[in-house]
Amino acid sequence: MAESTAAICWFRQDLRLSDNPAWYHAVQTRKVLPVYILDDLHPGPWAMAGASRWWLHHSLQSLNRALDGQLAIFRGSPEKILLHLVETSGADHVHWNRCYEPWRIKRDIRIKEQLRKSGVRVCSHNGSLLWEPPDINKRDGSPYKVFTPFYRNGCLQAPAPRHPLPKPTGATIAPLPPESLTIEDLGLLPSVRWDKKLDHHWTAGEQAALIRLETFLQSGLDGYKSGRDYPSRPHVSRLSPSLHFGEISPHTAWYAAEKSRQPLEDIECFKSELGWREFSNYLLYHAPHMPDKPLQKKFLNFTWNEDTQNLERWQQGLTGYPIVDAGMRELWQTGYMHNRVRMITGSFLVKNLLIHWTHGEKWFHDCLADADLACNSAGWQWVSGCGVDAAPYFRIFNPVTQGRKFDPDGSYTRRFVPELSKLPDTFLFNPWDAPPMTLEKAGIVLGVTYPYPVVDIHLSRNRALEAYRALNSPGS
DNA sequence: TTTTGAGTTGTTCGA
DNA sequence: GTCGAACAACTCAAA
Repeated sequence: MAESTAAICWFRQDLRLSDNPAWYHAVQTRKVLPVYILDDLHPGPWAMAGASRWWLHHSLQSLNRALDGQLAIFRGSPEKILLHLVETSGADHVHWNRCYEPWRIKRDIRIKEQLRKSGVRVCSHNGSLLWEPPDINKRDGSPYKVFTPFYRNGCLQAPAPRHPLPKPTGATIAPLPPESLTIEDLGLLPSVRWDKKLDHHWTAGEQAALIRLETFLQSGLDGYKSGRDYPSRPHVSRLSPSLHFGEISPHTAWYAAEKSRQPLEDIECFKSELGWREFSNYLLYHAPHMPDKPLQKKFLNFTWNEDTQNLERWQQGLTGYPIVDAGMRELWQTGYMHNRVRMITGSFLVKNLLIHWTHGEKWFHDCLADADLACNSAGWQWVSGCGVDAAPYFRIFNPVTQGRKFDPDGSYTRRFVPELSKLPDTFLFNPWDAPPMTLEKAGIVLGVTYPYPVVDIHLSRNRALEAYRALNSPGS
């Protein structure tokens, strides 16, 4: 190892040391300066928000500990900071793992060019997708638009994802630059400490992610295929925030599931969910406007309801539909929402309230610890029916039916809507139908302790069907 | 080029 | 209570 040469490893959405191609290659031949730069010069609706910033704060702390406190921290323009660090450290290589959000792609191309001009070799790696978007195309070279062929014919027929790389041992870490900030300096935690509640639900960082994966493989994966639909059952991996921040790679999860001794159908189902993450990133790569514009043009003509009062009730979990309110409160309290309930609450906002899907997308983005531009926008386009491979317009979730079906003993709903906890199962999802005596016994006064429904479920369903139907017959 | 089969996650109604 | 059909038509993917 040449004494005088150094490499910079620029950590971004890959806050881990295991199976981290950039880190793995950076430490091979040189002493390495590990760097994180908070680039919040990109305001606008998709700037990193509350719960994500909380997660990032703790994840950086974890990474810094794993690096014996040697992680250099900066805030500002990565371009300027990296050029400065190259100069002061004498680094002749910069390594990073690729990101796929449109603004990051543009930025990274620019930075790569700048660094090259300064005589630095830039090595970018694939750290966060099983298959990178340009690698998956139809025979005619154009991108897929439907999940099933994308996954089956595109991904599964392509070369298999790489096996996870080991965590390198014996890395030589360059001294911490004196101008490095502390993680606290980044100001990721809110001044009003609402974030304390998240501590009860999550541990950020690589170690915690690996433990969560292991727990899932041992006690959640068996029965995943059917159990993943029930929000009170432990059959989801809860890896989404860790995958977003790269505390764990999808490769690690993929091969660990494959090696587990659990039923094949559950393993395949879990892998295909990782496939959906790939598909979302793929769609965003090919349609950079996906977060803001419907993929189906005809939806530009759709008339949405600009009802801010109902939007606020939805956000606060006060719609009067218990399963919807449970989901929205889970989101607010824990920075997470179970996948089944994301669909129910999403369908309710878009179809029953006829509120523009971007309002829901924005709220989720602000509240989710796993807020991911690709996954979030693809999900909202799917539930709204305006994506390319989307739910049919007549698929409108009934919050009463969904609650009874997927929270049959009501434990999820009672946990997050405790004011209904004494209501018997029969009326838990439709308290307005309960006899006065039943309500009284349960200590509920509708309109006082729990709201009446904000809309009638059948009327609003028919209104949505009509509005969506009209899109298909523009003449009428 | 044409044809054919298929497409994450639902609800309601009527037999 | 259970089951199948209707809810629409379109676009995509692949042969």
